[in-house]
Amino acid sequence: MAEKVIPDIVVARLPIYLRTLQQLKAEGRNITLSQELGEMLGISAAQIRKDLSLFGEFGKQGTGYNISYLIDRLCEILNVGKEWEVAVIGAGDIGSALVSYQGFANRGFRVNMIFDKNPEKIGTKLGGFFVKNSDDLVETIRSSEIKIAMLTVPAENAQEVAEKLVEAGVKAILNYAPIYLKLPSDIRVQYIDPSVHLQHMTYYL
Amino acid sequence: MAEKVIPDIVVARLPIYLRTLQQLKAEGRNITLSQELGEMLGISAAQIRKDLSLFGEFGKQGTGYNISYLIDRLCEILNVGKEWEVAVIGAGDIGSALVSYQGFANRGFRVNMIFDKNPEKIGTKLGGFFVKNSDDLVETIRSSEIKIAMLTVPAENAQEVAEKLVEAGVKAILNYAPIYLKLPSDIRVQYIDPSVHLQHMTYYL
DNA sequence: TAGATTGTTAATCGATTAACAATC
DNA sequence: TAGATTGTTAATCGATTAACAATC
Repeated sequence: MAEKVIPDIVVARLPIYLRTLQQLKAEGRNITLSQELGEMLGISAAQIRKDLSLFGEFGKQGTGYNISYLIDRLCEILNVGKEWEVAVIGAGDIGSALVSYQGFANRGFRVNMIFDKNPEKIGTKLGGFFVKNSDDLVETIRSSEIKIAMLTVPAENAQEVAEKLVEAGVKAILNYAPIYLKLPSDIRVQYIDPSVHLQHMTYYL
Repeated sequence: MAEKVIPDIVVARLPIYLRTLQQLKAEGRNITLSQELGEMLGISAAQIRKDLSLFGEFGKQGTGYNISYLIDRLCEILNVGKEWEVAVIGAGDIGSALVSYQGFANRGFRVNMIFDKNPEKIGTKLGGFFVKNSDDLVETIRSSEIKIAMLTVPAENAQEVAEKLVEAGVKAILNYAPIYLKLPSDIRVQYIDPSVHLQHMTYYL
């Protein structure tokens, strides 16, 4: 049987659904409706039902969706049942914020180490971790379980460091450097560039 | 004559084109081709030409695009010819990183003030700014030129603070709080949630 | 059963691509 | 002029929506 291919744009919405369901659960709720979720997210109820139906039948006609059950299913689908260990590359302001960031708790991630190439930063303590030497990046990450990295080095070095991450076995990179990374097609990359997001909005102002 | 409506997904790509052109310019280049841009960005040349053609004829057949000229046109289109003053709300780790962030330079933005509600933080200095009291947010921003804010408060307070920003005349919000904001339809919002971006990738791992 | 909401179909809507005429 | 690349068209591809049958 051919595996159903899920559009990437649907995959992109699942974490939003999950986050919202966890929020409802934290409020003590047990059941929600596609309509309620839609209103909480500015998305049509039809789209939410269609997205979820690509993965299975998670709701009950006439009743809605059991929140805890749907959370469990989405965690399975997104592979966040366990916690992924994550490396931060670059111990600047963004890197520092990420090692201390509380928002990874219960979302499937835990920062595990941080690297920098600046000798003045190597060995200093940041958010509970000693900053490691970038020269040891490949070796250290390769001998760890880490498959995910967050890249916060300057744009000039980002491509080079990204290639070292791939060499070390990293499969997913959250890239804060303002540059497109050319990497093998099996490596996933997501981009965060505040200026790009802001310029997207100033178009309309 | 009816104004042509530009798809939002096209608008989203323009800042990426602009960033890449500025990179080429910094390397001393004068001319580029849709094909080259496409290769630098993992986007088809046809799409780049089509996107740009929605706004005018910026290239020259047989030659390509003049980089400086195209940069100027994109800055005009995206309204980043002048520098926008931006407020940061929340003086936690992310807010701190944003006030010191070097990546706004030459991209059309300058952080101008930062707010927090914690009395221990109010009045302390952060990245060259004294942290202001959130209680004064509406008044202070309303009497400024600020139309853009970056929101880095906890999810529980984000909706409430966002409404105060709207009251103060803010028209665009870059939201780092992990929650969807329900705001009037003329207010633009962009979302940055590292956990969401990471979960988007773990689906494929 | 009656009422309600999901799951799913088919139609609509929108975005991307390939191909080539226009033109520098 | 010959060669090259843009701008643009039309076809293809993909995503969203409305509507309703299925079913709890």
